[in-house]
Amino acid sequence: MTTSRTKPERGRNALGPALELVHTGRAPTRAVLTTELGVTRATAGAVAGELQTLGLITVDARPGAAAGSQGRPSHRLTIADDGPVALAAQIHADGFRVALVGLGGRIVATAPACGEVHPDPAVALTEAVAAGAALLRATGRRCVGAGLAVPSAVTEPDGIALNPLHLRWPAGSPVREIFTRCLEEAGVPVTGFCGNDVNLAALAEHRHGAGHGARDLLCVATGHRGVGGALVLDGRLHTGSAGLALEVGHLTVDPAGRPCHCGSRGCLDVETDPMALLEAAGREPGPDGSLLDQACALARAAGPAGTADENARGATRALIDRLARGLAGLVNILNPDRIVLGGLHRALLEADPGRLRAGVADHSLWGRSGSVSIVPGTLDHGSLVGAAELAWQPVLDDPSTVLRVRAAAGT
Amino acid sequence: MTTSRTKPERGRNALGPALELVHTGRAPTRAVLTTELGVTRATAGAVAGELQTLGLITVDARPGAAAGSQGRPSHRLTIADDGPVALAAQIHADGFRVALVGLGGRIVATAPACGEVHPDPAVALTEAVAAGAALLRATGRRCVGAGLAVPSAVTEPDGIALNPLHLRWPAGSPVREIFTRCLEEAGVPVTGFCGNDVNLAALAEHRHGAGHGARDLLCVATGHRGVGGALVLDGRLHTGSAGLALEVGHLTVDPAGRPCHCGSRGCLDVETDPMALLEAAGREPGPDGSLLDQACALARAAGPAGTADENARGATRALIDRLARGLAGLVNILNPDRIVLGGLHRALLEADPGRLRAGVADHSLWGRSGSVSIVPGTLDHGSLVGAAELAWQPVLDDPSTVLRVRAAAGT
DNA sequence: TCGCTTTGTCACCCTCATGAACAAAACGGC
DNA sequence: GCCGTTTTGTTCATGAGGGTGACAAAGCGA
Repeated sequence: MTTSRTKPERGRNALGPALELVHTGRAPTRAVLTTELGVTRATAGAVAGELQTLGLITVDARPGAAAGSQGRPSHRLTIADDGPVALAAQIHADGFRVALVGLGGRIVATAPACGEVHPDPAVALTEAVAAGAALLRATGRRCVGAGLAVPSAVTEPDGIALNPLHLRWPAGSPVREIFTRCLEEAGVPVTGFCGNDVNLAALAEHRHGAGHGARDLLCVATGHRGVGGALVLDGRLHTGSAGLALEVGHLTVDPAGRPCHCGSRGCLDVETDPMALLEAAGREPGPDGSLLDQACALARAAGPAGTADENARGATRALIDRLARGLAGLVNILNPDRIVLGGLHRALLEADPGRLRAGVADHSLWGRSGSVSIVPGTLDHGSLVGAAELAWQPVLDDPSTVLRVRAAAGT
Repeated sequence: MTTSRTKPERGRNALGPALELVHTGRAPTRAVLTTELGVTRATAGAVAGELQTLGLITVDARPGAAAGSQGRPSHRLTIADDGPVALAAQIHADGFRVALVGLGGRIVATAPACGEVHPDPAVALTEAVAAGAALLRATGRRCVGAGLAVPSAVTEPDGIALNPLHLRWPAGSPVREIFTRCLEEAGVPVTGFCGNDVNLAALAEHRHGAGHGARDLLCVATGHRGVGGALVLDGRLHTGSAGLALEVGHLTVDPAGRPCHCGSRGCLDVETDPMALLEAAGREPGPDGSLLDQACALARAAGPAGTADENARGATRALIDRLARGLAGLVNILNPDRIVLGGLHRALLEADPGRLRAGVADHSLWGRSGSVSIVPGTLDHGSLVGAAELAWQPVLDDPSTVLRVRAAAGT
């Protein structure tokens, strides 16, 4: 009796968690995988082998000799250089960006930046997807999925952009549906995902950036226009029951402040965005560089080592104080253990970290006892990497799905 | 060869989820258990049998003939009448309450209410635990654990009450530690758990009350003094990274409002608590009934069918409007799919549901498109039931732990 | 060179849930 | 009243999946 057993393939259930550990850089070796996963060495070995045969990771032939350690050195687990990628796109007020992103949040290839967004979402997304498809053809990589970041609240699970007004797109555009159709037409047969840009940046910061290891991570960022927030709880993006959570732009930070289009006064949105800083400093928006870049430059120059005039310093201080009020309100409600700031808010933090941190502590109820660390974001293109995370998620949940991924279009 | 296998005991891993389904009333029969658990009938049967031998549930001998259904009728799964209980205690500004709570949130026995709380937490908790131990002796029930609800922010995981000021307890009292010591001294050898009263009421409403089935549940309630909030996400209480989340009392709801001890003005806390309503209506606090009861009575009388004067109606409307502002702010940040109101807030909702709901929709950004249902709480003693939930949680996670529970003290 | 420590792998075993067959308990139609 | 039909509950063999313990491998230091 030849017991032709077809391969037991141990460690199937632990496959997803294992890949996530490698993906987020928390499992450099099989030994670490063993402890992090809470399984035996045998299982961890089987899991690593399985991920290797799936073409997602590689195991070093020669173990890297870790200095000062005893015992047999462990082979390093690295993300496969020629593994599959996700197609990621970010649309913002001043243009769009397209890239291929591998596991580990590594940007593998980038299309030339585009500085114009067509007011018809179908046209704009067709352009973006075409750029992505060209990248796939050029690199010959397989594609596991596609993700899109937009500066708008996006409903779940249907993926409708409620207010993509800075793009001059119609409110309520079914962005996910349009995106998926564009992918089909471009011959990229993958699922399309869609999310708010700040939410996705927060996800990316949590997995690969300044939010790494935080339990309750709050992100607040100015984009090119307005303010957005996001929350990552236990590694999962909290988008609320309908995807509309963390609409923080309309927290009141100055009851006597300027009127906001929402009908209230002194909202975080109008008090701490790029335009607010330029106006407060008595500057006109200059011709070169985006509004965001100009405001960031001004805030940085207002730091201790900076060269700004007293006007700019005063305006920056005022914005820091209002941001502190807004963050304190959020701390009282969400009690995060880390806050990552992006865009102009990041520049404000870097201009005077002490003032912002003290302001938040003063205005939050448990400022003294609760300990929240406030840090700047570290990713250059967080929204882009986060969009890729959406596309990667099904693979992280069940790595064997990569087997269903066909070769890139055009090969 | 007598293969003396010690009983295979199938369905061990699904035991916890199964008990939770019965506990929350979502699995009345084995057939439902099968579908809800996503397992086969064989497994569901084994699981039910195991829970039965653990003494947690009972299976009807005679199947209840469901009207109008085909096929063999299913036996009903009910919570065992003589099963173990949790010791639950709630301390509030005007006294404390102690009860034994079985699975399903059913209050099995209650100690006579006490109207005084000793300013030394150790003394007060000794009294409360003594009342609980007496109940255990009187009923002869086994005890799986003990839970305590206090009107204060409670840190996690150490269980320190940061501001139990309405109890005249010292700020920073290590309540969980004291509670555990009292249990030991009273001869109740179980673990003690501790939480904020509104948080626990929210948990109870989610599992057994008006919050049942909600994905993202927000609870806001006035206690006897002040305002508290709580959030239940995917069935788990969100208490933030340090247990200090949902400190909603100091949201600004009226920039020109009365000063609050927090240094700001027009906080939800001082604008919508019982005292605020009485003052706005031009009433002095009467001698009989707690402040909370008097305020609730006034609000109810101000409803459409009520008998209140114009002063009371105007004051009630004003409070409803301010509450609506506060809730809208929370909706913008948290995007819950349901809001459960308790205490005076519940009375305000019931006085004029339309006004409150419209107010929230008007002030929230997605009021029209997002759909949040706002409902009154349905549990009489939510905090007490919620405190019991804390004690039950280890059993819900792994029902076999009840085997380690010893008989009640004094038998 | 020999211990010592840690990593990786193999053969065997144990747990748990599945799937299929069978039995049980209702209902409806004739 | 008897017979299909439907749904529920149980029994038993099977298989997936991970644990266990022994052994080999690969470094370090004496």
